[in-house]
Amino acid sequence: MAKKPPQPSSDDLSTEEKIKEAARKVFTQKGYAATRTRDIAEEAGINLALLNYYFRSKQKLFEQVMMEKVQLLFGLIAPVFNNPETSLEAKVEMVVSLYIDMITQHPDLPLFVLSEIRNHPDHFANTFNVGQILQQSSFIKQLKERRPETNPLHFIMNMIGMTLFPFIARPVFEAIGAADTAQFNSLMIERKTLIPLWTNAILNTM
Amino acid sequence: MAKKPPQPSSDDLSTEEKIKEAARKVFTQKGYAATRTRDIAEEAGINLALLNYYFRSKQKLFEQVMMEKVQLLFGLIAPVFNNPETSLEAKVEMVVSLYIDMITQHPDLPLFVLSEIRNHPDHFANTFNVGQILQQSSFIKQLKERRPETNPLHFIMNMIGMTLFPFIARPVFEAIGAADTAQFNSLMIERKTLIPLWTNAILNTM
DNA sequence: GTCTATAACCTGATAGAC
DNA sequence: GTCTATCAGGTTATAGAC
Repeated sequence: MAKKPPQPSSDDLSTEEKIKEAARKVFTQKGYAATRTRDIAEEAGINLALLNYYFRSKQKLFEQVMMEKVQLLFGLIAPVFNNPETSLEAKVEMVVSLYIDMITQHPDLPLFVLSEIRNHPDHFANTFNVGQILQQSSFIKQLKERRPETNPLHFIMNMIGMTLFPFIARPVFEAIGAADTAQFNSLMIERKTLIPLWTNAILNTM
Repeated sequence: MAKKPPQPSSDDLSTEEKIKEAARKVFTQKGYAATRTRDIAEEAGINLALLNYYFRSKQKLFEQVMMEKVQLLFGLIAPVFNNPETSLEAKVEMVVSLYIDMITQHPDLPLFVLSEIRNHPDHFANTFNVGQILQQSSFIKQLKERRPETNPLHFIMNMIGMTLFPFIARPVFEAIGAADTAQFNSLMIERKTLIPLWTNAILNTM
């Protein structure tokens, strides 16, 4: 059923990929509802009809982009959490560092994904079963061993919150002049080494 | 120019207030772009034309709601940050506790406000000058005294991130079955006393 | 595969009766 | 002040020529 467009030429992209790339950009910047298919077509430099030719509908195109983005945001931590060979401390260092590097490249990712999941939580729950994977992960086991009295969710909220929240609140920090883009990125590089220190201190306080 | 509708009767609300209340609910749940004026009218139990009669346009109604919500989110911390009589530790306890109490009552507030600020950062910066207030606050001064080597933004990101991020990511926690609403609220009550302990540990590690 | 033109629908806003 | 009916404009999606 799926049409195969011509392969990408030496330096340019196929039409299908141009549309998808434009969709990634516009959807993550403005969200599903505020995005018009015309915006995507214009950004891709193609005609509006081609969008429906390749992807049938705005909704279907969005689902492909959304799936990729969820994969990007949650797929990153799954292998780290599930690796039984590494220590708790090593896992924290890995997750924090990988997240900060990746999201520096895709700054809109967290706010976009969390907003859209909020609007369609059931669809998200049905499509991905992150739940079971997380609950049985080596990371959770190690947390329970270290601090049996404390709900491991607290630690997850702290670690991920300290890592992702700055990106989510970044528009505020920049709007109020607390940090421009260069200063912000520099702060986030510092945080790659600082957050693991802080989470260790938290672990000892739990 | 502004019309004065009849005062609210004994237990019911005036039409204007019914519309505004419905707008608060629908806008914060779905965001500006995904909200249709018909949704608000239906939620308010009134006719669509009345919305324009009282508020002229969707945009104007939204701005009123948005202003309230920004005030709710940022107005809460300003007096605490600026109070020179209280210690750093006391300020942290206050901010964390006030935020958790307030946002438990308005769970959609952070994601809504941060999303909409992201879409119109300039409008936010022009309307509210949170920046100067923050920079000169007693809280920032105390942080610089305590840890002159460290950018005080790090501590702010940690404290606010640990407090607000759980609410922002709450749809994920619930969708993956990590915590239902009751468990989540219970965790957040625990965090009112835990986060100040953790931020103290972080201060000593900086 | 790509385009132009247009159909079919939806949404914000208003006119006008009551 | 509140309603019904409707307009004007915009949006998604498709038909059909090339």
